[in-house]
Amino acid sequence: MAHRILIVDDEDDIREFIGYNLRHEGYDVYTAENGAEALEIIGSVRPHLVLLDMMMPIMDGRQTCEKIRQIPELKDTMIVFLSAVQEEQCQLDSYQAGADDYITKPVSMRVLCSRVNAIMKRLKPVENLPLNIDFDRRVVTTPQGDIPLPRKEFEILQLLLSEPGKVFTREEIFTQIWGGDVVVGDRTLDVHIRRLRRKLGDEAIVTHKGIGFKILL
Amino acid sequence: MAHRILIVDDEDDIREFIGYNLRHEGYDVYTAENGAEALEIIGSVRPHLVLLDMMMPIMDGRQTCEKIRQIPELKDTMIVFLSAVQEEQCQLDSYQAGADDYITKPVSMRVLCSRVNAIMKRLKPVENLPLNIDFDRRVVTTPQGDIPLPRKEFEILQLLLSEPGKVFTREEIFTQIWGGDVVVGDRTLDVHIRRLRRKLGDEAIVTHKGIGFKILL
DNA sequence: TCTATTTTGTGAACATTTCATAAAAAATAT
DNA sequence: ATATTTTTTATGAAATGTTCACAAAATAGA
Repeated sequence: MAHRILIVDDEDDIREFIGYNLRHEGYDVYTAENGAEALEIIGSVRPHLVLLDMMMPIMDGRQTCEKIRQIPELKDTMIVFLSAVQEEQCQLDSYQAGADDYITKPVSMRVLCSRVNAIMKRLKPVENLPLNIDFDRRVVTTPQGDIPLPRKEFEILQLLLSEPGKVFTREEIFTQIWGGDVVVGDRTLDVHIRRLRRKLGDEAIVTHKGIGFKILL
Repeated sequence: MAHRILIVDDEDDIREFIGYNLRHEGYDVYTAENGAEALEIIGSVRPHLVLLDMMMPIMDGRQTCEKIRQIPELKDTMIVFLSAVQEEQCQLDSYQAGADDYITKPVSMRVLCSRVNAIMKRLKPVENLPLNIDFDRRVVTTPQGDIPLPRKEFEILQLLLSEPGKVFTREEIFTQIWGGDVVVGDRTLDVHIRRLRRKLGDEAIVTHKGIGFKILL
């Protein structure tokens, strides 16, 4: 799943142009015409990055930024200003208001994209399932907290989670986890599934009789 | 404990001036005259941010950046270019080389500081770790006093600490510390971990059976 | 519908792998 | 030469992985 970007600018052309290019880079792009509209949709969109034009009617970039920064759930949202104003004071004010970056116009699209990419690469990959695997820390992250898993359980969950919703046949699981040559009893998998369910909740993994298992979407 | 910044610039005045101001902002500042020197000390300093001048003798900013990016333990290090070159291509190349930001000179000190602060506020706070490492003196500082660490122990701790919370596989540790070709017994690592635990307390390092170890966040 | 058959769920026992630890030997540094 | 550091080895402990026996549930066949 892609990172979400909200472009806030009162000029249609610019929104479209930047939007087109950022979509091309693989982002989910949302747009707003002004600060007020941005604040309306930002709660539901929950963008990872907001590209905020400085000069806007009704509510300017700085005010919008301050409003966004007052929303605790959005504290990790990156806010980048786009501004034609080179003045030092304007930049300082923007950072004061909680900006993460300040880009002076005019700027080439390629540079803008590079910059956005540079910011995005530092963000955590997007999560959407209630269940998520942290490969580095080797734990499953859930709303309730982190659960460490032994190797086999981790591998099985990792497989199921590689395509959430897809039913993996028992055979598929055996060859993927144990390898084609290793032979283990046919109840072994059930025991591992059982232990996973103990830790993740019974609903997390669904059985398809005669076929295999899948992780709930 | 403060975030560490490494300033790399061949002009003494600039290093001093920027360094003075960033220290004033509360950072631990280290300096290097050129890319080669930067690469020498970067392993022991392990800065959170590198301010890299573009134009330098011997090794320019871009080359230095690429070298740094080849060091796995430093992948979370932010690299910011300082350059008098406004050319688009130069910026794009820098991002290509792994830069996180590109600041064109001249830039006012206050803007530079704001920008550095904006970057730093997104990093994990450093003071959360129960351990404080003095990379220069190769000791662990605790309320009870300093604990010097022998080379192997220090290197292992340094690796684990490069990404606190991440589980490093035994293999990963072996290749990083001993190198891919050296072969040592499989209990050796455990002994070093044991000695580290003796010195740092048992809770500091967590075992993931079948996988490896991680340092507690 | 009722029963037979297949498939899955489950806990406990068992087997295996992996790790912790001390002690001692080997290698390095001082 | 002596102290320090690193590696090896042996052993017990613990976590993990597997099997098994049987229960429960779903499916198929009459």
